Amino acid sequence: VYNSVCMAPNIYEVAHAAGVSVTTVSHALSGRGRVAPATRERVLRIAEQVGYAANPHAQRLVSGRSRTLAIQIAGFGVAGSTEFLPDAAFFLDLLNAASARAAERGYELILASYDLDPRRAQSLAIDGAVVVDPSGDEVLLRELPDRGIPVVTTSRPTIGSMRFPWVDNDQGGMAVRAFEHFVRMGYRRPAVIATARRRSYVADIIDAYVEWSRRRGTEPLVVELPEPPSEAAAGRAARRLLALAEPPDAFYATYDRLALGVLRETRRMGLDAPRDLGIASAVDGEVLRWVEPSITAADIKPGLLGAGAISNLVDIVEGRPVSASVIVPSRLVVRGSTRRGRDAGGV
Amino acid sequence: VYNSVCMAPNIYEVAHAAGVSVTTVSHALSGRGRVAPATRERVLRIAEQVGYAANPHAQRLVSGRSRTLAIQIAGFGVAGSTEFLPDAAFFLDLLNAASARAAERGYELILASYDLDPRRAQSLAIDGAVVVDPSGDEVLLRELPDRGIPVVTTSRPTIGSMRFPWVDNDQGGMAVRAFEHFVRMGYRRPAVIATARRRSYVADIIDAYVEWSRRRGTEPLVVELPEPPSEAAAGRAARRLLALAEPPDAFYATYDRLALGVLRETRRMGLDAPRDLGIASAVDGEVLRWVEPSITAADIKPGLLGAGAISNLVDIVEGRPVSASVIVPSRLVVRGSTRRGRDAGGV
DNA sequence: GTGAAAGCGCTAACAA
DNA sequence: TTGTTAGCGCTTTCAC
Repeated sequence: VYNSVCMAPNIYEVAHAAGVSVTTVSHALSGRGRVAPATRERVLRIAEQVGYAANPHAQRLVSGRSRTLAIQIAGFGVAGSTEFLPDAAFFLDLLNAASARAAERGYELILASYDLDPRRAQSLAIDGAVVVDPSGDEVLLRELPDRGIPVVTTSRPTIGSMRFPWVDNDQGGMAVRAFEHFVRMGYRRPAVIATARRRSYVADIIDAYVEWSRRRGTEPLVVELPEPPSEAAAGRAARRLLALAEPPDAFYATYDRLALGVLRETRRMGLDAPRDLGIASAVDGEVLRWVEPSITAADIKPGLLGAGAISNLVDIVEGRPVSASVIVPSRLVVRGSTRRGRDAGGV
Repeated sequence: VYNSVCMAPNIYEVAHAAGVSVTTVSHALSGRGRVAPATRERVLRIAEQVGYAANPHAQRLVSGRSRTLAIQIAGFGVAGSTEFLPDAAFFLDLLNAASARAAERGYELILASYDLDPRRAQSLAIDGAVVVDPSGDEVLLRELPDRGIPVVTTSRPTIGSMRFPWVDNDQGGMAVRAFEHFVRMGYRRPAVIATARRRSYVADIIDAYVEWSRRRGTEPLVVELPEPPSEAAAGRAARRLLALAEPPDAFYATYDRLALGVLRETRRMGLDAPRDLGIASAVDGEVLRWVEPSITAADIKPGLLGAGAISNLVDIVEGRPVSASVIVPSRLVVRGSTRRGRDAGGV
């Protein structure tokens, strides 16, 4: 029953060395059963001495839990995909906060690659998963519910009928706030430059924009860029819109790179932001603070999204009641690209 | 022996339903033993039908491996640490490539938080770990070798005596190339603005700089900023150096934010880069491409570092021979902040 | 307060 | 080709 030397010691060896049963060792180390203080002391000392550490695999087999969660981010972990990753700071923030929150709650975090195949999804030793910005056809979304493993999403899947608890910003409301900011600054006609509606936050923005335009009685101007989106494509879209009979004089882009593309291309056309047109982004990013002019953007608090999703997931895993949906606050950060007129001094 | 309904089916239920033994099921599914084609077919069908998926915990207990690796990044996964994280794009790139490579090799990747405590380090169910830019006193570096779990580092630990296989850039060589670039551009006296020597790459840069200065017969000018470093601190350091009797006319910063700090502060002093002084960074970052002037930097290929570290680790885990150290190529990207004189047109 | 023994679900050596 | 069975290392029920 006892191991020989040289391998990592198991609980039997500790029990043997301490002259007690494995039950006692288990209880002494976990603090769960009743053990005489003196005995516990001795067991702890011996365990320390022989460098005992419980085999995590055995513990997991018996408990059925791994205290491990997975997090999956669109486009992440796919060879050669770096350039398709949207704003780096956003995801790093989200990931960092998720990782910190998981650690706080006593869970490990697995970075699931986005092209995970079904077999690997099945062999994932996890208690739950967060899927960031799902489209809806992710393998995890299909496989995990079958195994009884809870999933929480950040924003909502747009295709498929499964419903998961989610945490999200109010991107529609934020878009409207941005449009109203445009109007306050004297712009008359904002357009939207978007990625595919596959991401729910994009759909939210477009829907809010169409509704807002309807209320004002103006024709909505939306460009949905084909995948993968690029700065250049955003620039071309802006150029096309500006060639219209009734061109827009402001652009709301669904993420930072697109806003950047618009800025570059319009500048190339000899237009000046904020004077000739306004530019804002639905997702903030470091570059937006550094370009000239700096670009107005929504701070959607990626850290709150990441930490919130993990918290909710842990609550579900541990059987606590949670609300199925959580809205995380966000804030419009007004910068140079939309600051003009009498308010030019600052907001 | 058989489960009742409602739980995830186990191998016994599949065996029962297929009218075979668990061995046969195991063999049929893993493709390891000898099974009659007809039998295998039937087992596979039944397994599919009842939605069987092997319990990963049990497989890991028996195999002793988890096909899971951990990766730890300085400052990552610690609550409220976001602002201390160096250049986002660098780490996201590294992480993305590491994740992709791990997936390719059939391993999962755990994001270990930087403040992991010893107990949790012991209960990590991993076959190996990558520690990015270790100082040397990381818990993983102490705990894992005791458990016989291999560790690979990205750059080398500076404190402690343990040696791990590593992958790294030649930061010293790159620094010298940058200094020579400065000289070619007509700058006479580069200074170094550095973070703490605790990171080996910083030490490499400083050592290379001191040696290079010695060879030229000039006095080295190095500022090691206290932790945590900041743009402001870098700016103040630059100001101090410029007040010397023999001030520097170029700055090599150990990462992007510091270079940015120098740029901002010197501009505030009325100095112009590249005209009055040169600025370069040892680590590239998105903002460096966007500021005016854009800042010269070393592209240290974070993706190659991440993927290389994972590859090496997997080779070690699986018992293949590896070289203990790998140097990853890097490249100086010359931008506006150092482009002057007759070469002003480009490099 | 302590210990014997029955699993957790799987793999693989060995037998048939 | 297929089945029996002994572990992997731990937790936990139930006697003592």
